[in-house]
Amino acid sequence: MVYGRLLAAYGRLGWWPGDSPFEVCVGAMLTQQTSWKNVERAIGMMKAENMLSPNKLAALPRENLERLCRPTGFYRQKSIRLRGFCKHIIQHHGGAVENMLAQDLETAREELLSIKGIGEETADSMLLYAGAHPTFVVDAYTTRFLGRLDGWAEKDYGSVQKLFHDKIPPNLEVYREYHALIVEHGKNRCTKSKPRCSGCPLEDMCAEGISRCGP
DNA sequence: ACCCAGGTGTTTC
DNA sequence: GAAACACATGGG
Repeated sequence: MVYGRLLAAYGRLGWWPGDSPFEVCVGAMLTQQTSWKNVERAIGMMKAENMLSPNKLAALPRENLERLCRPTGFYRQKSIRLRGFCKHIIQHHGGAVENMLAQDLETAREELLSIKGIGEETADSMLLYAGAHPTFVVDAYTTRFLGRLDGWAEKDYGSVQKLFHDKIPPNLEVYREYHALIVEHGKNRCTKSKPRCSGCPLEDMCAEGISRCGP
């Protein structure tokens, strides 16, 4: 059992950190192609300035919102898209992201995907960690992780997600923790600068062998 | 100096 | 449709 072995190796990670559904959503947008450390800085600034709400962020002048997004990179894009997300919440859900997420999974997912800057992974992250919907989050680590175990058959987002949905009964705790464990495990993989990983808990079931687990 | 990070949208063959 | 590109700061 892969999940059990990852859990035993890395422990419970308790994703996603955040004090409110909205904070989780902001984090989901800001962490795109960006380390979580940088996201913590940005969210820290937003909290320090008491700006962490759809109404406050949407009302901020462009320069100020860009300054708050700067640590996470792509800050011009992200500030525009974050503003668009906030405006959508204000316009369609009275400024409360909880209202959007309270809809059924498919409805909320479609709506999220219609917002510029929210793709499948970001939408599923919001649904799973902010909205308590049992949908599996697929990211670059997940695709690599699965590929390493099954011989690198190429799969798109939907087919990878379907595989997890078919294999694992929907359960919030498990879906949340499994995704976190895959990311944590993925960070530990081999790269060019680190050609060998150490103490991989899945070493014996890697399809291409431990020396070939890089990207 | 180089590579990587919890992607997404647009442009181009 | 796939593939290539732009977006940008911060850490190892």
